[in-house]
Amino acid sequence: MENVRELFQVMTRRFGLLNKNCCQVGGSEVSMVQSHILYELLRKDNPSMQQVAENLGMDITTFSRQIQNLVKQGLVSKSPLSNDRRVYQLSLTPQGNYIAASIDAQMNQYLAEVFSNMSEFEKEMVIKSVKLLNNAMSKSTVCCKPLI
Amino acid sequence: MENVRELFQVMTRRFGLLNKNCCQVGGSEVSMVQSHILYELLRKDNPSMQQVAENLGMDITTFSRQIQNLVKQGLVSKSPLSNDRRVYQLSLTPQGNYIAASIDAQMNQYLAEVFSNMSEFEKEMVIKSVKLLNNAMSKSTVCCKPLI
DNA sequence: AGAAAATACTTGCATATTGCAACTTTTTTT
DNA sequence: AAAAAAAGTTGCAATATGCAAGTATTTTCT
Repeated sequence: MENVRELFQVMTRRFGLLNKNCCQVGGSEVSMVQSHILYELLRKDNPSMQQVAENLGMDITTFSRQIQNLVKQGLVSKSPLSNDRRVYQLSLTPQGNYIAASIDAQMNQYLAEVFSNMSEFEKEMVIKSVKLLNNAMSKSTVCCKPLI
Repeated sequence: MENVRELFQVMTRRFGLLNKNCCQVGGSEVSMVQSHILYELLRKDNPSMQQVAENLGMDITTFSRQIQNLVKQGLVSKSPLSNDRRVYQLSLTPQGNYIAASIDAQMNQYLAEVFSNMSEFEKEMVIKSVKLLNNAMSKSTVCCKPLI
């Protein structure tokens, strides 16, 4: 059998590079980590700090500081939950939303370009495979905790 | 159509977490970046600094320092090329080789566990898809330079 | 009700990582 | 023989990281 790890290692590295490309929108310069955070906030509805940090597999203290920066940059807003004032709800500001959406659009465009190098059939297969893989990894006992 | 980026983002994140798990072998603690470097050295035959740095998409100065650490830790050896003494050939020491091979084995074991959650047919499809994807990304004009 | 424990998040601190600019050394070009 | 190029290395300043210990709030336990 072929070396499976090799395949995945290369793929992951490539995808990492792809992601790196996406991190400058207009004037703003966004780090890779910040881009991941914005991505989460774009999809989740007013999550707490812990929820997002856990989803990203980040240490909560590092995350806390990253959020402080994003708030300072005017991309994220943080407001205490009225029920439980220990918890902060995170959301994107309009500017943060614009940037996150731009990055998302750019990534999708890049992916479309990648897929343009395959047939429609292959594309369907690849997408199906990634879904399968995500599903299988989520079931794994050994890997990928903290779970997404 | 489903959100393709979402799928890839999640997959990449999970694979990143998977990789993180692999970075302690026996007593030695190896960082993620170091593990990527060891991986390259395990496969390539006496590459130069630039070659590896480029393959990994790393800045050469950062790479230089990472190699210094690995040499200090006794995992990598660095010897000037006789033809051209500007160039250094990199290779794994026996201990470095042991660690790189251990990480590789562990990763392959993790992957096997992930694949155990699918049918043989699905597994074949997924592997084929990753190959396709790597191939398509290598053809892309927009992404993934420095090329691997 | 009131003390103790738990939870959510933040800060101190020490360490590691990063990348640009400028450097050394060696080789190639002119 | 001088100039340019190439391969690596350092200075430095900015940033990221994670553990331990902190604050503030809520829950649990008598």
